[in-house]
Amino acid sequence: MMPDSGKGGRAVPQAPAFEPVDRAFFTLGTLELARALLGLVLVHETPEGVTAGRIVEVEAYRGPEDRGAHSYGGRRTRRTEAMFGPPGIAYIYRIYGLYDCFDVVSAPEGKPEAILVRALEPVMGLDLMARRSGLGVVPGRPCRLTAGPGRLARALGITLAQYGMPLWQPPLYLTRAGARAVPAGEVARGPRVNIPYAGEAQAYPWRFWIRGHPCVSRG
DNA sequence: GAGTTGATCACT
DNA sequence: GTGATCAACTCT
Repeated sequence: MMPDSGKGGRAVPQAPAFEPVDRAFFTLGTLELARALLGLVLVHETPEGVTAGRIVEVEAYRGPEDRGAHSYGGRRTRRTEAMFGPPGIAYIYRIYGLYDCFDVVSAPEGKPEAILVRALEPVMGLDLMARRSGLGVVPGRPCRLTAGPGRLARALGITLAQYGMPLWQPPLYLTRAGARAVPAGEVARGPRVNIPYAGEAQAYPWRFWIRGHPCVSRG
């Protein structure tokens, strides 16, 4: 599982458009990592072009004890397999038969925790985002492209094809380039969205967002 | 408030 | 194998 990513014999490693975060970044622990993701930029490089957005809203899902998590009760299936993998890979799932949602796996291998990225502020490739979203032009409110987990995946061209990919190297990765540090006072925290079946877990304050940011999907 | 379809689960 | 139920959402 440990790609020896150094100079090795990898074919034509095209230089990334931005410098990715270090792999060690993903070992912070789920809640710490969730906060730390705010303000970072998610980049996807594809043959069609580069799209990127600043993370403004996330939710943490924490393994066997969390009734809101797909991995509740330790459920390990083909769909949830990536959640059990090493921190820093992508967990992607299809929801309602329509939309793909993107998560960052956030706990040591074997511990199924992940962070759902719920909203971005578009920073690069807005035309391409609009095209992917079926819009002719970039809307007056660009947040419309990336406010909501299904929307941002669509805008960045993230699908199940990226399932399990490492997020510390191209084509899909996080970077601090162009990221703005988010002061602690701007980080808001509250219950997660749309998990009515989760019992008590519904109330856990594991949603983090940048207070007042226009691209946050709610509130 | 309806749509849409893969995953999952309880059954043969 | 089959069929029923459900879902970390989006748009009207």
